[in-house]
Amino acid sequence: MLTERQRMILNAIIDDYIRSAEPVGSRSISKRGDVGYSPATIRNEMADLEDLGFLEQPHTSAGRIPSIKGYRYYVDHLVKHGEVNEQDLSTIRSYFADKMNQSEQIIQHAAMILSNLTNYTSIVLGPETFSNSLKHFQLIPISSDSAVAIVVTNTGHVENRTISIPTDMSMGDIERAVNILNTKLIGVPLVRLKSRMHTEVGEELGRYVDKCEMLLGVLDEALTSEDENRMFLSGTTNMLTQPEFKDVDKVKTLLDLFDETPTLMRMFTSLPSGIQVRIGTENTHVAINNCSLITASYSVEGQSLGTIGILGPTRMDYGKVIGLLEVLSSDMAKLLGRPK
Amino acid sequence: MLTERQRMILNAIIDDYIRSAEPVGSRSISKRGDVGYSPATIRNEMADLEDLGFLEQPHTSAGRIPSIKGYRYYVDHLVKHGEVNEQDLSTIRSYFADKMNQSEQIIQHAAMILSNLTNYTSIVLGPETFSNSLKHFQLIPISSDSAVAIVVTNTGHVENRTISIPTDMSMGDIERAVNILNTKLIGVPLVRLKSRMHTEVGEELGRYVDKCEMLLGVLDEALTSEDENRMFLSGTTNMLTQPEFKDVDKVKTLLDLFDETPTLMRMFTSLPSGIQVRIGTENTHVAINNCSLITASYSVEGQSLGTIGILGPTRMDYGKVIGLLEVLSSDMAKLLGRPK
DNA sequence: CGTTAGCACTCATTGTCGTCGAGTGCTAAT
DNA sequence: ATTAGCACTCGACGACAATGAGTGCTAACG
Repeated sequence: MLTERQRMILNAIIDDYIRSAEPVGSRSISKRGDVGYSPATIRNEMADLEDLGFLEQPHTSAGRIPSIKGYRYYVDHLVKHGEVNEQDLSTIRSYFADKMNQSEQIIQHAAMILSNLTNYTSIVLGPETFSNSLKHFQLIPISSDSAVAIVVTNTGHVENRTISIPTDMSMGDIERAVNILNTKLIGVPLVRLKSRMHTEVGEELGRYVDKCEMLLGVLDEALTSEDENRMFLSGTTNMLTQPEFKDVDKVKTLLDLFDETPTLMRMFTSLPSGIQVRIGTENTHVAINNCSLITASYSVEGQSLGTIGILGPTRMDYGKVIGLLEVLSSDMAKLLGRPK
Repeated sequence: MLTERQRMILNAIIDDYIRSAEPVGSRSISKRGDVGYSPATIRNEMADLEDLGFLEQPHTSAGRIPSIKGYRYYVDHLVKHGEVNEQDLSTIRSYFADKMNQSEQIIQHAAMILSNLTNYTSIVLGPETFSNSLKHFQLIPISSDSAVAIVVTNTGHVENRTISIPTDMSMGDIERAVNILNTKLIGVPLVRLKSRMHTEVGEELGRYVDKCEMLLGVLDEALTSEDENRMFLSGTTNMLTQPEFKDVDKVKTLLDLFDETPTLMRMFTSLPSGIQVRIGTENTHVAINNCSLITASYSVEGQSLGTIGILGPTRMDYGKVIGLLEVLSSDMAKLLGRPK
């Protein structure tokens, strides 16, 4: 499709543009050591590349900038990824060297590392909890009419809710109810929990205690709402240093998107595993139409554990980011995947 | 100090400026219905007010804008606060009408309400935990070498940590340790907990079980780190709509401040109770030197429960905000103060 | 004597115009 | 096939005048 020389020139242009954020002209490409052609030759090739849709011209007398198609080709065929800086690598390793027991902490750390090393915004999605099962359920009375409900999963995740207890429910009732729930439901996968609760256990529970729907409701809610807390953003303000965001309006729409966790979640769920690159308008959401989103799902033994991603301007350092994501996703798989 | 007419004019100028964000001239003040003087008279008074330090002139041929001193006088003597919109009031009440049991939820809601109603940024600090005491402590084994430690306070607050268990610690050891901790420490105020743990209980525990420092350490950490989660921000991007933040650099320094929870916390702790207004450079932090921070500490029976605050440009609607804070702080005191 | 009309003055803003230069496309020479 | 040369395009930038909102001051007014 493209001649060797065209690929070389396209590569040079995109590299330059990523660094400078300004339209690159034929002369500057010619002056680079690696392309041994005169500006005129480069110009001809550039015109061709523009005809083919790989480059664009902001206005007649300006240099060229890569089009979406150009970036796409660059990412698919040109960029050499995996070239992780030695220093960055040691930063990562030393960060993760600290003993960290909580998966939340690991995820948060990963997000921070990514945004620090790239100066872009990082988004990290923790392990899904579909496969988890109930480990422990407990009610701790706080006062005469309220208690704390605590749910622990087999992965060590804890959710809690404060609930108010109907006045006509005695201490004994509660104890009995909790006992029943524990004996019947421990080990049940969370996805099944809902149905199991209301059929099997609901009946039996109802026989002993009235007004137990509330208990079931709380349990249910605590488990489904958990999703919200799986996502961590870091370096959200890094974007503001990028010249493409010198306009406050763009900044606002982007930051508003960051506040909408559900929308972000949707962008991340059901991504195919491995490294995915979404360039510019390939992203559905308008707020990031001049951004690229690179994601990496990490998994252990075929089971998806989560996703980490970097959001940057379309003009981002694809090679570096992809390399970093590869390293970090495998590291996280190791950290999170080992059975506790 | 100021004549009645000067106060009137100062008031009019600040009102206008708050609305328009642009230097206000003598003509526009004169044309308002409430001041029955000609532009020339207004001009004379304005010159006086400038001499007195209440007004400033961006440049010779522009209108006047309030100085810090001007705002201060306005807030202290001129603004009529407490005029809460009927509609806003019903919004607040309907929001809080939902049964909310978790104090976290209440706090988060309050932050949201505030930022929505004002279009500024709200900062809400939840109840301090100094006065809380330990209600329940529990270890739930997750695997052979790890467990979840759960700490519940008398207010229903839950903290949890995953810890790894030394291999030479048996199930029985753990159970014994937890039992000791529970019998000895329940009801102890959190502030005392640290010392009590290491003296009294540490000895006794050590007699039964080795390697229990780790347990104590976790308990300790879980209780001290709790502070971090007491603060909620809402409407951080609202500031971007303010004309004083059309410069991306200013936006960045502000947003970076928002990410620094500890710094924010420091600004909020040890505030005198009641409504406090910090105008412009009265704030120590440079990032908000062109902002005003209005805070209200709410308390029940003399015991401080927390603080809510609004951060806006110096040119903010003081009357409205102060009114809202008064209503909301008393509402929150009611909600959080009632014993559970 | 307080108030106001009138007027000269200031100065940011806006728009126009010419210059500059980076960059292109095309043609002709190598 | 490559490249040197050249005319052309067009945004960026600075100079400059016009505009107008707003002021300070003085003198007139009730």
